[in-house]
Amino acid sequence: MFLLADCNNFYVSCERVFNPSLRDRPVIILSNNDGCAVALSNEAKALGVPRGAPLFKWRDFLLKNNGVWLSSNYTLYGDMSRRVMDILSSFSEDCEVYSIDEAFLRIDISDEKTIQKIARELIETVYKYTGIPLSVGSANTKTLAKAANHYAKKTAKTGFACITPANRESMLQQIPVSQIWGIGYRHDKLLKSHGVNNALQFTKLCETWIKKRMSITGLRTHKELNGTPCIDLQHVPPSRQSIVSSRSFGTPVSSFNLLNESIHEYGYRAAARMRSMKLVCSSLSVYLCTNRFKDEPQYSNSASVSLEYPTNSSRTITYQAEVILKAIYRSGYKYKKTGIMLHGLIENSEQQMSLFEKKDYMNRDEKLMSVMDSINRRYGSKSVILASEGISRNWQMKREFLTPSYTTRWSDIPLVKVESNKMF
DNA sequence: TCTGGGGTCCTAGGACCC
DNA sequence: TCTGGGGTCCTAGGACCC
Repeated sequence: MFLLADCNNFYVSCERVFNPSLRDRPVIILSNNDGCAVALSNEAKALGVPRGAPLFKWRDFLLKNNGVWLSSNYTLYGDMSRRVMDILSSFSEDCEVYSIDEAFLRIDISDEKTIQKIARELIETVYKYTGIPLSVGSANTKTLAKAANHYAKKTAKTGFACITPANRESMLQQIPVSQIWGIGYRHDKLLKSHGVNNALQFTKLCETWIKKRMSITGLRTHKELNGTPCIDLQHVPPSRQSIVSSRSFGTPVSSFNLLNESIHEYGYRAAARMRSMKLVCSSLSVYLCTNRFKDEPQYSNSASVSLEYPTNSSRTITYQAEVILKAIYRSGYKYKKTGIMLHGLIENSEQQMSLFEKKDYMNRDEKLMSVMDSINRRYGSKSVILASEGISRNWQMKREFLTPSYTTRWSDIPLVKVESNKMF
């Protein structure tokens, strides 16, 4: 059986652990740039605030309803996630950390009562040690376990639900097809137009039709919902295919020089991430675009380049990125976003030897990068940067409502005051 | 004024090879 | 003028996930 353990409203829950005044109130967590809601508390959902709601449209409404909004604090969420995952993986060696707030576990038990006991223990232990509420769904396929989890969150009071051959049809009938793992906005619309609204109706569709309209991935979802396992647990995370670094600007940017600075910063960051994973890339691409929500001239473009030698040097990456940017940049537009993507990732140690000797500057670059990385590790990121990243930064993203890094920065660790006469 | 960032996989079509 | 069969690789676009 698969168990899917999923943290409830994870980002909001992380904030509530350290700020109890956020409990029982509508809380939304904002995207980068404080743009729109990426996570919501149950109270906010109950008020009808949708995921993706732009803050500027909902600010007054939230104020009226005692609501709170916060910038996303990924340092905090990442650290809390690690703590939760440590606990979950102690319950089963067959554990796949699927995302920042959920993990699949496999257990060799099919007895519903026993599974329920394990689930309860999971929920209690995670809450006791981290303060994060958890929901658990179980079934014999991953897709059904996800569906059970959805049911557990929406309907079950205990935070646990199990889908078995006996109750499968009645459970699936209560779950909208759009909530099924693997069925997104497009396929939901397609299915609705064919009269399919709940997950049970979807399981009754003909396989050839699904294969034709929803490809092999849709067919896999179909089989999994019917109880045939098609998606296995992934113990070892698959090797990385690409690395992306991009940001929207706080204010629109037109000048080439400022765009160039942003691309250098993202290029530096992407290459540093690559180095921390001990990878090198063999090609990269750069893109830019204007604001699609604005009624003004639109332009977007991207281009890529293959590298002579695979590399993870921030200097080479940013140099090449600038070459691409020059080629696709057009003046006269207000740009909203730029980004860089690294492709053809391979392990540094598995690098194909070149026919020609490495150039001298490449060896010097490697040393330089490792020195920069160690300085930034020790004294905090951006202690040293490339001059080409620029220092003006007036385009940088907004994070006006950021909470402290309660668990990862010495100065932010909460103080607990205890009155001494009450201690004994 | 203000609408995120970072990923994966599948398919079709074009260009090319023998 | 007629015109086969079997491939690979690359890219763009579309779908999905968190």
